[in-house]
Amino acid sequence: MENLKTKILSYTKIDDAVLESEMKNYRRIVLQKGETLLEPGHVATHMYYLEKGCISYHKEEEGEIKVLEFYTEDVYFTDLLSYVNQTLSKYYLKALEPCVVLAVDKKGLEKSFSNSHQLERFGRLSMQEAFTKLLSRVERMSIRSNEERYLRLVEKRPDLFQRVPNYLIASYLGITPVGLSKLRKRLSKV
Amino acid sequence: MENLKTKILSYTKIDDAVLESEMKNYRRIVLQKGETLLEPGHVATHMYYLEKGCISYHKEEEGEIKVLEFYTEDVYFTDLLSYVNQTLSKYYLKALEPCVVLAVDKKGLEKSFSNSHQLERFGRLSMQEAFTKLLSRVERMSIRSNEERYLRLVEKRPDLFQRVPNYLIASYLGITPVGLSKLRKRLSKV
DNA sequence: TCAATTTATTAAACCAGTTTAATGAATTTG
DNA sequence: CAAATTCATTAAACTGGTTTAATAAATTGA
Repeated sequence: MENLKTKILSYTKIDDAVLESEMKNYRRIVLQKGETLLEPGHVATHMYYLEKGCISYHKEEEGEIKVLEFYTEDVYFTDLLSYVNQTLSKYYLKALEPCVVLAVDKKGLEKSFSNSHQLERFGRLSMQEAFTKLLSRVERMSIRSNEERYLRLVEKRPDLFQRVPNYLIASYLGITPVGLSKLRKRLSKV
Repeated sequence: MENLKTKILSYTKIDDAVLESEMKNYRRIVLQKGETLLEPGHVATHMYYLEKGCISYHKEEEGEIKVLEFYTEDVYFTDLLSYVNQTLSKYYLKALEPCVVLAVDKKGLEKSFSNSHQLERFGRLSMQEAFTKLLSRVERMSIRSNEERYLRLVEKRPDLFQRVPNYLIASYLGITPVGLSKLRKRLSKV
């Protein structure tokens, strides 16, 4: 749990006793490649922390996969759309590799936030960070060209190209595998 | 300040005394059409609540306007990318109409969050709501076609088409005014 | 290890958007 | 109110993507 503790403490100071007791709310889940944490029609009851591996957050429509996000080591994730209001999810959370995940149940987390101002603050600050990251993503999506977004992904998350199949990366970039292939060819020619 | 108080209380219970005292941190700003709250190169020092009017959150690159968001009545807004780390903004926050805004300074807000667990909780929950709204936006941007996104905007925010010039809406949708014009023509013909 | 399956590339026809430029409509301002 | 400016539409040529289909390469598994 050391990485998780370090992560939490990176947001705000938390008393040792509080943090240790908070750790008891998390349980470890091991996933094989292809296993899911969440499927459409189910409710996201947990918040997750990814200790090891790679998880896709995606939708499947008419046989087509639409990737919204790839999660890799040391991030919190869940389908927040379902988690917040406990509504049925439309998404998958699926292991793209063997994964180790720490899961904390929504009720437990809410109780922690109520009981501890420090943890509530951690909750606010981590949500704020998630928001600003997503905002940067929206900026890229609305302002940058496919080419710029591809090049940025190569730069910022080169590991993804090793661990994730190409057609999922294409989906994440909002183009088809054919389009991605053409884009790459065009780039390599210049 | 009634709308703002109602807004805050919609997230979580807050003691009257705490809320009343919190209101003292806000000051009212009146903007004429075209005036800005923030310009590139400046730091976002305040969080804002929009009492009345319409604000664009946009960037200007090579003479081109790229709209990231339109804010209308009863929402919180700022350039969170600049606000969080107090870095220089790359964006404008500009009044598209005469506006009335309530401004609270970052230091004051942070102090409120530190002093009151209730307000900290409000901070977390409003940030969470902002995140889930933005996530829905990312979903639409990455999954839906221009046509679908246009039709959804017409349905969900019809007021924007009355109060905002067309070319800004085109920019928000990620297309050119020419493209929007063609899209509309195509739709009207079916 | 070899067969089956999945994934990546290429080609060709197509299309929804772009750019540039011109015109017309609407809004702003002296 | 007229003149100036800004904004919206249209046309024409172009382009970066799409779709479909075929082939090649890589991965999986019996």
